[in-house]
Amino acid sequence: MKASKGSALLAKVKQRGDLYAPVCPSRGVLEHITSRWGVLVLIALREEGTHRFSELRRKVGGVSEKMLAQTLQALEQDGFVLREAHPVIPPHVDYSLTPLGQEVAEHVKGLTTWIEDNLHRVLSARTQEVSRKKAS
Amino acid sequence: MKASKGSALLAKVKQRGDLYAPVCPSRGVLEHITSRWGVLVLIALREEGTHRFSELRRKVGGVSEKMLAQTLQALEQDGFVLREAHPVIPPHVDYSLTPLGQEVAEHVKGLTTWIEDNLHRVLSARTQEVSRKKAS
DNA sequence: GTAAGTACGTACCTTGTGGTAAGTGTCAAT
DNA sequence: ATTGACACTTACCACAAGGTACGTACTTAC
Repeated sequence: MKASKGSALLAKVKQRGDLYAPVCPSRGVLEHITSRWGVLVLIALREEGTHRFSELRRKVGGVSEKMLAQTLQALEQDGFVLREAHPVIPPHVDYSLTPLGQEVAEHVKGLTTWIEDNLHRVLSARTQEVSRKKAS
Repeated sequence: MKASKGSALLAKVKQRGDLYAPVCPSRGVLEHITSRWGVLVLIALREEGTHRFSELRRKVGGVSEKMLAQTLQALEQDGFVLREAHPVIPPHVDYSLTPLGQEVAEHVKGLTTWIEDNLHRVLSARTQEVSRKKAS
């Protein structure tokens, strides 16, 4: 029974990921999604309609062209983003979420909305922390 | 007192964060939560009961002592994590989620569970992407 | 004729992230 | 007597993330 330890582990992983395990590929997926710009790109793409490259760049404040391209490519590889390039002479590329991407984006949106709504609570917690440290 | 300058900025932000704005403090909060180890620490702390430092280190595979301490401190400053140090001679520190932390952790847990459950879909999307590139 | 927009790719360089290794001080166990 | 556990802290160092700047190829607008 304990002969096929390795293959059992592999089969296990194919069914479900385990983020606590350092070698599990789910770690990479998580990092693509929760990367500095990944989160923001996902919630930007969640807004209705298709999106152009430079439109996204304007929307996501502070992202460089290089980083936006890199982030979009990573999300595309993981099957979250659909890239449609129209071979016209002023280049035209449309980005949108795949069904898979829409599912993740929902979760991400839930998190980001919570942060935006509860920012004041976090900020007041921070200032209290500072005064607590001053007292000690 | 130059207090007026700070409070004006603070008042603006006190209503709601805007993650699309590069200077908004919500960006920092997001990065603490979605940092490499932040996500994993949050879902580990979400499991019932209090948690010890080295217990967390064992649970979150691959994290170094330095990074775990750093991550916990950031989450503590933001008011997500409660640190209770008992001044006994073999040091004893309990970590747990604050009510604020429990709220974020719920969202984070939703995301991570989705990733673990749907890892196979992402993985198959990746391999399809590879074969698509080979064809071109 | 010069500039700007489109969607990137590439080279270069700085900053930051994060890992390793060692130190701290006390106690329990071998 | 030495080792290990506890919960860190500090110093050091390597690599990668990410920013800047420029190039591409073509078109429209000024």
